Amino acid sequence: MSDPLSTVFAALADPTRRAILSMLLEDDMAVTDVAAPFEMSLAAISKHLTVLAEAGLISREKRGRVIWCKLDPDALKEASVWMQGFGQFDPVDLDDFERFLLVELRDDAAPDDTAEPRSDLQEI
Amino acid sequence: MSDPLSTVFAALADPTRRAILSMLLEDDMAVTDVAAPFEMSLAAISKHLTVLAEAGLISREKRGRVIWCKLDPDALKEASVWMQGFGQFDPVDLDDFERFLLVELRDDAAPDDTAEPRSDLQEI
DNA sequence: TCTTTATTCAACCGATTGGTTGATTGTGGC
DNA sequence: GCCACAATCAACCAATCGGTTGAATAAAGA
Repeated sequence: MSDPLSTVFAALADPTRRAILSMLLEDDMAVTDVAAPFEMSLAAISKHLTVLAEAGLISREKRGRVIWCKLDPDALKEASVWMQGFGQFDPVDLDDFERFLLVELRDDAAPDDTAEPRSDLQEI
Repeated sequence: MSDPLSTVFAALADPTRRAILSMLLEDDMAVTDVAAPFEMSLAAISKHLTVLAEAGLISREKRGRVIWCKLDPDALKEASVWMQGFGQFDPVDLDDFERFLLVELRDDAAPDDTAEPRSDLQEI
């Protein structure tokens, strides 16, 4: 892996991590609070946070005995610029974003996230 | 994995696959021609193309005995919209994109792509 | 028809990923 | 000083990933 862009995309390629980013979009959070809505162990969430931090997507700051996680969206800019070059998309539509955020939170952050087979899309 | 957004991001999280997308940005290409600049085997490139196709990023069409690969940027829109929500980025700067494309092609598509350790970025 | 070319398939491999559990470290409150 | 809590570490696991090689399939050209 190793290059920054790959690291960012790999970090985003996991629904749990994207759900964490969505949560942090609303407010900074302690690790324990980030982990609360998920079914997996705290250690697993801690690992996810490390992945996000290494990608530069979040930063962690220790204050007392709790570590605060905060969104750090600069790393997304590079990746976003890369993507935008491919489809001449319309300027950002915030309503679109809200809709996708809702879909994300419903599909991914929910504990009973069932794996759909995706038998479509295969074109050849 | 399984959800579309994860599939797209995972497909983008590989420098070879991004280099392929960059190549297809200029023109449609046959599989053999896609594979030419890379050092890896044709079978490996074929697998990468399958990953890109399953993510919806490209489509493949058989014409005679050669399979033509063509960029299909719609799948990027969803992911792009998701990303844009995090940093209120400036409207797309095509010059920025050109610059990143060059960096990509130099760093990733080159056969002597050395893995840099990335000892930075770790904040905690 | 025979050969060449284009592409994928199948089996295999080592490395990485995403999770677990249990032990460990560091801090705050009593 | 203790105990409880916050978070990570360490070891382990099964599954997936990114590559290889060699065989198979399919179409074009002589």
